[in-house]
Amino acid sequence: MHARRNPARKTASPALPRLTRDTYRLDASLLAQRLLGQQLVHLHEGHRVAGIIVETEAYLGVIDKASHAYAGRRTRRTETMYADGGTVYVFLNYGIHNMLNIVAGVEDDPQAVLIRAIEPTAGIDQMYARRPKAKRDTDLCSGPGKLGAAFAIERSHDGIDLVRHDLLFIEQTLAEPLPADRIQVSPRIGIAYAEEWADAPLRYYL
DNA sequence: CCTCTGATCTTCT
DNA sequence: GAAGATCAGAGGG
Repeated sequence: MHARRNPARKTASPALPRLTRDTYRLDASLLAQRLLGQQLVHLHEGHRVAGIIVETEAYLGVIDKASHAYAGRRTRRTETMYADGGTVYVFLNYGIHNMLNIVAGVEDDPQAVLIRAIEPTAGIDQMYARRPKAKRDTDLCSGPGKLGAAFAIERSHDGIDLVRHDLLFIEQTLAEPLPADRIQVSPRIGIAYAEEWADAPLRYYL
């Protein structure tokens, strides 16, 4: 029988603090920037899978034509966007990809941040097992669909609370928020249909 | 390097 | 019925 190890003890360093509710309740554009450089962790099937968030996009909610919650659309799919900041919003895109989002802002203000890319730090073998097409480490999580697969994110994760959940959370790896001059900004990807919102500078990356 | 296209399926109109 | 907050592979420069 394989030894039963506590995944949290696999690293030599002490456990990092998690991001707090106050941070998640920031507006999506601020949260999207604050998440850069922090570490997403998923304890899954006895393994610790983790990586540094390096690319995000903000979806501003009811005013944003690119947002699922534009004009207050509240459907079965978008319901979790109306939850409190720090809630996970997962949706299936193109019938294939599970997209990981973090709800931003307060309850009933349906903003969200899409996690678009991550730099793997732990559980690399597990990631390759779930992404057989990947040829090098940089292929593992270099896109929202890829990172969803690599981190074993499924729609069953929709609605969980990152502040309290045992297995899925974000560790605060930066003592201070990144200075603005370290963050790159561009329009969001794949939302050409969003008219005047298509060019809004709401994609952030390192 | 680039552009183009098929895959795949849930959700909402 | 149609449309996606995408990916990977093919083909051409």
